Amino acid sequence: MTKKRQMSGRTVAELVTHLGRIAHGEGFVDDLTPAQWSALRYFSGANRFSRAPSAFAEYHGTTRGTASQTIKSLVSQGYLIRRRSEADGRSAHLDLTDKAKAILADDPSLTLMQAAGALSTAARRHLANVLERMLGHVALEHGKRPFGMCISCAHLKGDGCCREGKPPYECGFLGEPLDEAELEQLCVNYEAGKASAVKHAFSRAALR
Amino acid sequence: MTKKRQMSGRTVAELVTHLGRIAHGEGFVDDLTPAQWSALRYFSGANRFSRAPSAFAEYHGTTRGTASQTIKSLVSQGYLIRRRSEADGRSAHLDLTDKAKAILADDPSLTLMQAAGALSTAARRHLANVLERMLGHVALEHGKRPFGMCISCAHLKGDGCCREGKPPYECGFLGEPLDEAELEQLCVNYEAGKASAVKHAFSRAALR
DNA sequence: AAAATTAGTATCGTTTCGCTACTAATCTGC
DNA sequence: GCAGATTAGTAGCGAAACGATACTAATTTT
Repeated sequence: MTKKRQMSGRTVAELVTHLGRIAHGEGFVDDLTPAQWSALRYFSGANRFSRAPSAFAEYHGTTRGTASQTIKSLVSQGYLIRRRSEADGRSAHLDLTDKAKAILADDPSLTLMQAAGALSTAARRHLANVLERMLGHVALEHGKRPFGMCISCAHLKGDGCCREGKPPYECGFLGEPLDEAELEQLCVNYEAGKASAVKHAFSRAALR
Repeated sequence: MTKKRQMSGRTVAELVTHLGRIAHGEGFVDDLTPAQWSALRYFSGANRFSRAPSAFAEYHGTTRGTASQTIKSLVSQGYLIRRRSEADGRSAHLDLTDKAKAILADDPSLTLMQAAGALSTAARRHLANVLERMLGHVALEHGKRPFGMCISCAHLKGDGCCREGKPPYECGFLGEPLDEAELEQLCVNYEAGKASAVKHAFSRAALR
């Protein structure tokens, strides 16, 4: 019984790593290395609180030094623009240039996105949900932050309704207003929440 | 519409690569490098037709040269045993030593397996199924073989019933008999089978 | 104001890995 | 059969990735 569970857990784990590796494998496209592609992808999807070198380092599972190196090369190649943080003089913000946005259309991991896109909407949502839970489990075990979207974050406040002087959404952790487009960006400060919403989406997908 | 589909496909793709990287990240355990752990895992799960350097190279998304190097180090450390193939003088077979089997209990990607194991049986099976489909899609796109288990392979013949002189299962591609334990091992020659067969095999395996 | 913490960078040495070249065994076509 | 092509595996080189350490500068703590 336990053995069987172990067994198919192993199968799933192998599928995940294999899939990740294969999709990531064809890396050296358009003169960018796999690590550089990862960084570009990260800065493309991260929200404004998370577009810093150390956040990327943590996301990418590497050291700040390595991350710094990757970022430096992207800045020198004109894919990222570095900007000092006004709030904290130590921090730096990285933003994508138009050149970067253009080249992301050739992202080598596009086939993986397409493979996911080929699934039914329900299956895809279910999949995202399950993977998110697994990520939470693994991140917790490794003492890392899971990185998730505001849309399913415990810190999210607000209901999208505009009241006078109030933003439609807000991050309860940072006390910062959020607009709708930001809800689906990655954040370092993500904390798993909304168990009910999760379960709801989950059971719905399972019926498919 | 299409944009939204793209969007959440991207989310899923990112989850997969992130999960793979995080779990794989904590790699340098017990004096083995991440690549060596991968190899060990591969040779632990691959069937006897697939335990060759080139098969591992393809699975691991790398070149034969690199794979050869990784394997060499494992052999010299006493984790793998090299054996010449009698059928094909060019080929080599690698088998795990007891030392390797013992160390696999410390597999750094164990947390990922546990995260998968924490799911419900139905969710896990569904997940494996979906990931398998995605892998097929990606592998096809990249011109690589998807590597799967006999249990859901189009080449599998037989129904598990022992008739006189006939093995319970057989690989229709290689014309080789298969025993039950081999049905859940990885094979290079895997080819996606009919969806109905997949479902059947899966539900049967679940009962085991 | 001193000490501790944090963000980021620089540098070094190891490891990984793609690439090319090579050997040896097997397969193909004439 | 036999010459040429193909395939399995290895060797070695150079580039890239990355962990580790050490460092600067800004911020927070006490």
